[in-house]
Amino acid sequence: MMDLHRLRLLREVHGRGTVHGAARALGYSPSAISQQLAVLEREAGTPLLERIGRNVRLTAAGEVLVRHATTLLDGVEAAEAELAAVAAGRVAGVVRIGAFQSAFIRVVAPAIRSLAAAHPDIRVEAAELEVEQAAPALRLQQLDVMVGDEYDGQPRAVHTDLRRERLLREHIRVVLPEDHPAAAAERVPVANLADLAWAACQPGTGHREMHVRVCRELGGFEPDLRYSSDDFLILLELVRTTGAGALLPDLVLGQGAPGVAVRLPAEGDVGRVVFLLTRRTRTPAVAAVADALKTAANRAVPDLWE
Amino acid sequence: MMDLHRLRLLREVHGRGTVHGAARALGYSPSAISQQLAVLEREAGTPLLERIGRNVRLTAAGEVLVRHATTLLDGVEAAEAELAAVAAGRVAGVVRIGAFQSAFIRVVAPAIRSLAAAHPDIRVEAAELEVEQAAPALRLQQLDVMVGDEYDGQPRAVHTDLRRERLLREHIRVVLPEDHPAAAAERVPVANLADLAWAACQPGTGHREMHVRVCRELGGFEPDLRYSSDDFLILLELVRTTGAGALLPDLVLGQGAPGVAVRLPAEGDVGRVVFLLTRRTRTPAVAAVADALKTAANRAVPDLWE
DNA sequence: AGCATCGTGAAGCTAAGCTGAACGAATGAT
DNA sequence: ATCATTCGTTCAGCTTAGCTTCACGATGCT
Repeated sequence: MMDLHRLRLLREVHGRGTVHGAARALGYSPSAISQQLAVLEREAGTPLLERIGRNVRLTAAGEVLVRHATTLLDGVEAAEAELAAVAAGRVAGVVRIGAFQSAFIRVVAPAIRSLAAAHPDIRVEAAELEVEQAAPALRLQQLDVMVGDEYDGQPRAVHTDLRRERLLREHIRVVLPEDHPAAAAERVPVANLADLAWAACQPGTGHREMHVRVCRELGGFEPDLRYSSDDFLILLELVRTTGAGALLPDLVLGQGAPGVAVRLPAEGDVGRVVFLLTRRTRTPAVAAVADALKTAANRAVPDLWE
Repeated sequence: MMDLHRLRLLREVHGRGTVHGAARALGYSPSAISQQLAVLEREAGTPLLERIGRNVRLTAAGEVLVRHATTLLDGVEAAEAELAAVAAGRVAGVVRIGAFQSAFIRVVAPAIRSLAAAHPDIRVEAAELEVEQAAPALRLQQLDVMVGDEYDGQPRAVHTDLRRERLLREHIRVVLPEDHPAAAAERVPVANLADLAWAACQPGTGHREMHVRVCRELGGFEPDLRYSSDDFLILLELVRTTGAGALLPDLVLGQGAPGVAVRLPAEGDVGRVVFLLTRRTRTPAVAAVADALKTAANRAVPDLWE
């Protein structure tokens, strides 16, 4: 099996361009380097260096190997750093989080902030991502934590080798232009909104499906879905500017949405559950991130937590 | 520096749960394993194993280390595989491509197909991505090739440490409902389309900017931008179903778009350049992918290639 | 031409890393 | 309860990987 020490020598020779330079930098004699590289070439079964004048240069195979060498050596460094942190009793590691937009802003971002203070040795990487893409990525170790959502009555299938934990449940609100007549009341009968133009997510999404279901079951009409975007903030903007209505969860509305009226539907309660997904076996770092997400979720909608 | 060989022993012990088992599996005496693990613990500065009954189990630190060990050992395996392929005169490696939607379908997908035949040792990973996100990802080695676009008159800044190569130039077409009166002529005067509702990408995107510019400069009017989506296929669908118009590049239209009329603007020529971005130093594998993308781009719009 | 500097090979030494035997601890059978 | 078995660890001893030193031929600068 390939030896890391030899790879380190190869990398040094690549970086300095000369065997003597590498030897000086690493505190060896040039002969030692030369011998080790000869062994490496024998193992590789192909020349890695070529003499160019009185110096050496890497061959194509050498370049390939040195590229892998740097990633491997970086990996060793990361391993040592994490090990040192763990040995000192701290929780460490790299954790990759995926989340949909509104959870990203209201839950993940605050969680990252508090994690930076509580667990400085955890490196958090986060990306906006849809739930559908998450399961394979989780299983392939490309992702460690996914924050997903699920509307009442539209449960998502979860693979048994993944662990699911509920973060919060929020209410779906009717968002209307401020001057809409129905906005006068505290709770708005959905049935009164049959003539409204609506903004919702693209067809095929959970939100769109929820929207249609709410209009049918609570309002008894087929909604005029005129504007589509998967970006909730754009939907909100569409309400403000075009006079359309929207059905948006609390997380999107945050502390308050200026320029629009936010009401609860009069006929019933529709909600959305936000949950997190991890692999069954959690490293301490992943567990710490999951905890941070839970407390951040609590703070995001404290009045809605049941 | 941490030694891979010792890590391999640790992983084996973790997998089998017993020192003897690991020794048998690897062809060593139990004593050898025990001694090496003792050295590893001394290097780590913390216990990695704990005796549990007459067996051993990894401590938390041991788990951390074994997790890194597996990724490192996998990396070594990948290095050896690529090296073997390169030594045999073939081009190998992992290449990650990013591309925007239409290029993804018309250029990247065919290129992947031909690469699978020409260079079976190249593993291509591809993701839909916007150009703006590409530059940092390229520099961080998270991405190897990006396929981006640029509308005439709206050049994109490119960092000097990245290499840019032109793939193709395509024309922007006026896409109308089939029954629209202006669709009768071969070339459509944009000025005649002032009353049309339009579908375009979200504000802030290059496409949106191009759309407004074309209407102003060629047509002399301010467009009624009624529908927005960053998904070109949705824009096309909006034309088909809502009777709106759109300005779409050739790649989106592909071989032909049923149910809509595709025309050139009468007043002038507007185009979009599709290019690829890589780091300045290309590995052979990246070079091969770049070549494949170029030929695929040629085939995608042969009549438009200048 | 002369000299410094390069990479490499041979000889020799140190220590890393293996084996095998011996030992205490834990488990299961009798 | 007791004995045999199996576990992990330790110690002595040996092999060899990997280092240094020295020597040599090749290359480039002055």
